Amino acid sequence: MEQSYSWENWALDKEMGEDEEEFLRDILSKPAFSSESESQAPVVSCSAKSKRAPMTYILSFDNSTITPAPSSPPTLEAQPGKRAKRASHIMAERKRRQQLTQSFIALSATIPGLNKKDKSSMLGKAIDYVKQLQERVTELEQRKKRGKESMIILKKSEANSEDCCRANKMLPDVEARVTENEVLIEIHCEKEDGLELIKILDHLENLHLCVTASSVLPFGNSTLSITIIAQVHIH
Amino acid sequence: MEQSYSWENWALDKEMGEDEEEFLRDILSKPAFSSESESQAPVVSCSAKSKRAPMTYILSFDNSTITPAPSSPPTLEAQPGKRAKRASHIMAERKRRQQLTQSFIALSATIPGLNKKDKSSMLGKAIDYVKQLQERVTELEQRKKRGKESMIILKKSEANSEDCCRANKMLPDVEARVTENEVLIEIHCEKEDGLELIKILDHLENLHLCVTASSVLPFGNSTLSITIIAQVHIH
DNA sequence: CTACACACGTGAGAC
DNA sequence: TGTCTCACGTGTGTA
Repeated sequence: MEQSYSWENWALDKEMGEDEEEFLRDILSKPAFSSESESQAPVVSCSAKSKRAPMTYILSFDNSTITPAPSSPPTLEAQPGKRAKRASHIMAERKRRQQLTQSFIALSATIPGLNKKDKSSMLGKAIDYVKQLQERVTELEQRKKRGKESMIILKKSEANSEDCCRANKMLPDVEARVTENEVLIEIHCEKEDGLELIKILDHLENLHLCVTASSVLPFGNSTLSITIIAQVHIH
Repeated sequence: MEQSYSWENWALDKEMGEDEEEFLRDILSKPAFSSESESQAPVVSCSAKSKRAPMTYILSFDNSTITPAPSSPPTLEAQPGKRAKRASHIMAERKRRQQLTQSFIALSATIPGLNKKDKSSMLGKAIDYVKQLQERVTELEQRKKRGKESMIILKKSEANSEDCCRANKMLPDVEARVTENEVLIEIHCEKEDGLELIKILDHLENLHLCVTASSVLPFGNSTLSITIIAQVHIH
């Protein structure tokens, strides 16, 4: 039993070729991270493009590069092309890995409730956040759509002359006041194609209303305030 | 030169202990994915908790598990506790890895413009999407805030304006809507002395509002519909 | 002590 | 051809 020690550290006292050792020196000459990057603040200070890694990395690099490398291909000497290939491959993979972790910490910076955790949990929380965010966006956009549709619905209800009380709950986009022979209509709508007044006047003509005064005022960047006064024809 | 072959496949014809070979059989007995998981639909069919992996995996598993394992600790026999530890470690790491990729494809399912790409690009696109979504949400919420502020201002003007409440024979209506730098005011009042507009403009001047458009339309015999758009001064 | 998570090096495939 | 990405097994540190 001359091999009584455990096998985990088999590579420590294993003989290796001089060129292989030199190759490992070359690889180690540019470490993935600097030596003093332990126990930094893991939360902030990173906005999508920082070069440093603020998370508390395990940094088992200085050992892992030496020990687990399968330097055991026996009697591999020479082959410098292969060696350069291997080195570039190692460096490329190292770069890819560290820019992936960089993207992860950028994600943790953009998403508010995402502090230190595993990457899988970070992704899961990010997915939940995205879903909740799109849900909120669709809800708000539907509320905005309600405003637009209320005008059309109220015009239809005017044509049917049934319910005027439906749209006066949420947003008073259309208001109408009638006297015995006149009607005052106020409309707030989004500025769309510049044909809003023509459409409205066409509707009023179908309703046998004779327009006597009108005012179209722009409000904000995309809103119109339209006021129309028309005479009611009585047969 | 009895070692003329390349060193990459050094492990293929390397002798190994019988228990080690058996250990590799045990590891291989539960592969990471089933054998027929090649060329499935990579886009959909995954919503945050699916068990199968729909991406087209490279599946270089059956070779990689055999070849790069450092089976070269020479004459490692027995030590079943160590072997079980190693197997559980391998399985745990495998599970962790595959649930991380699962989270990645779940992310690609939740984010609309995210199809096949590298993981770093996926994360970058996800971050951009999240930022754009947050921006949209804040914009829409500010819109909603504007609506509520308009109602607040309306109630305040109703409470403070004794001018319009003085002649409350029918309904002296005042409505206001504000954006970030503009205000739209609509007033319905009785036609009294022909100085209504001057009074209102004087009030607005005291409020540091710069009128940019106005419309005064007669409605009926004794009613006015006044619409005013003014710029808000921000100090 | 067990379990978990991470970074590492490495071979294989895709473009 | 070379470059890029990926899954794998492994060592190591932390809870």
